Amino acid sequence: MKREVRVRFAPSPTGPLHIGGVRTALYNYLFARHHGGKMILRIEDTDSQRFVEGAEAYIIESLRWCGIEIDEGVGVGGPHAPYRQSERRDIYLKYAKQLVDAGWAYYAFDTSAELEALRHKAEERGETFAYNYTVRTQLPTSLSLPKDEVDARIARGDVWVIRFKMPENEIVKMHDLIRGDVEVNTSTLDDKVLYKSVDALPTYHLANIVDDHLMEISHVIRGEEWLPSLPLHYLLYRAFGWEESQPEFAHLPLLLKPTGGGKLSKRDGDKMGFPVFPLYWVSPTGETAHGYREDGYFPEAFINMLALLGWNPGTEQEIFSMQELIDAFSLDRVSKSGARFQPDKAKWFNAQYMHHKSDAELAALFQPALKEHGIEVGDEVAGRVAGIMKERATFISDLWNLTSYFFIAPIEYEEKQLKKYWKGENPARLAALREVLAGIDDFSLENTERIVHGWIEQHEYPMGQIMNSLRLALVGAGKGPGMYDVTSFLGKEETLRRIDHLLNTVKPLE
RNA sequence: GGCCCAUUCGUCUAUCGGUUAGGACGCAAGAUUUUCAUUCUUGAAAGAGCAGUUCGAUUCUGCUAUGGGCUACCA
Repeated sequence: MKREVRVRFAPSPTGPLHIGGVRTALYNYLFARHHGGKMILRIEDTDSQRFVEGAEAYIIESLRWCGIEIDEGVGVGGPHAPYRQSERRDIYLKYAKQLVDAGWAYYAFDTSAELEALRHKAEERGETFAYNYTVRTQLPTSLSLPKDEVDARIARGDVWVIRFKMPENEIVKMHDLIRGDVEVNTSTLDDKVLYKSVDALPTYHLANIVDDHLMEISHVIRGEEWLPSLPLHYLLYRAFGWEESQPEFAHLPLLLKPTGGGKLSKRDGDKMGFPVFPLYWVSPTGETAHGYREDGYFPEAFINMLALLGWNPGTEQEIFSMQELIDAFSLDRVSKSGARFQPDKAKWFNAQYMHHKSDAELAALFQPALKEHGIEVGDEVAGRVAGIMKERATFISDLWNLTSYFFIAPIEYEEKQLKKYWKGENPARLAALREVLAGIDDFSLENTERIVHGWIEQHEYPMGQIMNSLRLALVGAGKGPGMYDVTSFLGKEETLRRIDHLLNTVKPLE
């Protein structure tokens, strides 16, 4: 029997979600949708020390912007609510005790300061301290202390933790959907803390396994940094007797820095001039970081780029809508090695999406920039202009520089264009062209082109010289689309006015 | 240090023992063009090294090297 696919994205609200986290969420989402399953958002806020105000809201907004929909979880609710671990704290102690009773875990009374000292001493001897089978009976634990002593310590409120009693010298055989079979000897592992009395909260490992079980998670898709703790998680499922319903695991390769070594970290963005976050972020202490959204990326482009970083469809298709990604996605086409994040490719994807936007879509996105420059036009006009120039733009914010001359007549003329074309016969010929244009009634692109080209050919004028002096008059610079795009947009009156302005205000060179 | 994972053009990647090792980004050249772009064409560019298995290894195995992750009462 195939069980229902239920996956979760389980971030910790310790700061803004970075793009590695977004990709993990995306792959979970694609997998869930591909299999007609559920996508769950669980907030793992079991570290009270590192909690950051606003991080959770940021995560939710990021997913929303990306088009990653949550079926169940924080913000939407569901049958396993609450989905915030801090609100589930009452659940975990019971399970931790269950493990102690079953002999899979024990109380430990040493303080973190004492452990720090032990670690230090071991280091001085050139050894590494590990809290495992070799030391647990020598330290103050429920394994070394008499039962009444243990009870007394707990009763009087001593600080304690519950640690997992890692078996000695056992091979744990695991399976990963991306990496295949992995084996580890438990003697190399240590006794992880599962629960701490100080804040009455579980650690990641316990909370994670308990919640995944309770929430009936079928597949755990997470970053590769979790692979080392997979044996612990396997053992926990065994200790609880939940092996039958244990989820399958898939560990995603990490996202690496564009240059140098290491995995992509939260500080890389502003240092290297590209965002590592989906959205603009302001920390409670006032630090800010760039975001893809505010930097002008389309969510579809951002998602498309991210999807292909570590996964490929096995075909040469590169542009994917979310639905196409859902249809094509499979875990066995996720690569095993880390992917270096490349800012240039992100830009390329954005340009591709820009080129495929309809005039209506562009109009809506372009209007704010127009208003900012005091241009009040209808969507039809805004869309038409944007549509003419979109091929040259990567971002919506490029559009204004590319199109301003449609709306504002040039006052000054670009030096280079002036020197090159505002000389010799050109001014006189532009004056002649003005009269030709003045005689045209139908100022449509096609008709104007037909008549003007006819006139140029008839007189055997050099096309480049004529057209560029016209460009100088209408655009003021050596840029822009075909001249008839400009004339038909401006209309006869404005076209003539701009020609007159050049003729009347700028003396020909030479 | 220990444990684990990985290793194809600069980057992202295809190849599921036999290929002129393919595509994309970026880069270069050329073409197109009324400008700037776009677009098109072409080019340079890769199997970490060494053994082994095999008729034959980029592909399988081992070792080495390199990269990365983990090694917290953080996730």
